[in-house]
Amino acid sequence: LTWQGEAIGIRYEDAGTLWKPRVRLSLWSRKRLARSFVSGLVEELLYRRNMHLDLSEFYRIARKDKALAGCIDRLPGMRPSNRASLYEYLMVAIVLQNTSVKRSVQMMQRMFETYGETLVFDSRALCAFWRPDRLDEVGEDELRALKVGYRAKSIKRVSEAFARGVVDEACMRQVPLEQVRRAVLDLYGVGPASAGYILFDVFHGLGELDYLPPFELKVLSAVVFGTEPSKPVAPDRLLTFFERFGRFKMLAAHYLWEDVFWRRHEGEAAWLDALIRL
DNA sequence: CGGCAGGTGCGGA
DNA sequence: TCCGCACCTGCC
Repeated sequence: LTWQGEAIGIRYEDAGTLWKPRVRLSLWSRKRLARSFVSGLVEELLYRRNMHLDLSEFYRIARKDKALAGCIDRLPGMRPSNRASLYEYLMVAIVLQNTSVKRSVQMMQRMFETYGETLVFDSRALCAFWRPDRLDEVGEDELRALKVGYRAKSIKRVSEAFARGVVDEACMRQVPLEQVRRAVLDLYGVGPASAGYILFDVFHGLGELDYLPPFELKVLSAVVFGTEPSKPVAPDRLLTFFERFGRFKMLAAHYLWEDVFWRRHEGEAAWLDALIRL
């Protein structure tokens, strides 16, 4: 992670129990870190990882639904957790657009290799993001050579906006979500799908669900209504279903989503494989 | 080898 | 506001 221009290696360890959760944090850095730097970083991580989120109200509402109750039992305490800054998340969101997971991974990999910074710590090597101004100065054709396709234009334009300092993430956390939505939609290459992810993952808008892209529709329709993955219900029908979770609409969808992917990981829900095309 | 994939901007109705 | 269309690339 890059925080205030410093590249930091981070290890999280489970150091508690379900009822007394604790996370032990280890940090690696080139320079000795000031106490104030570390406390600022910890505060940021607490925010990004949604550590302060109290799920009890959501659980009270969601337990009324049988499918959600099952998810809560299997994933108690689970919360949306984001590791990226707004800028970094935007880079991922753009790379995910209108393509397969496999290609998104390739695009991200090539951008990390070319512009990222590899950090070796804790006996592993991980890549940190580049700074926005680094991509602001490269040509669109140079980016296209990394096989990102027409997304090169969005990557450049978003990087330019951040390099010019016209987007202030800290400030956006303080304003109403509708204002944040308009601000991110103003960025070139951000549409309803990307804005939805950002409002939920980056700005913790737990009720942000008013658009379902094709892949999400197929998976959630199968989970909620038991449809064939290739024959999902109409988006509006699914959106209506989630209305019952009120200000936790997207969190409910997130629970169903994480649960089915976790079950796939455990060898169940094999029908997902055909959809994913890794 | 055309169609399509975890969308979006744009022009025109 | 809504709709149709083009768009990089790689795999089926």
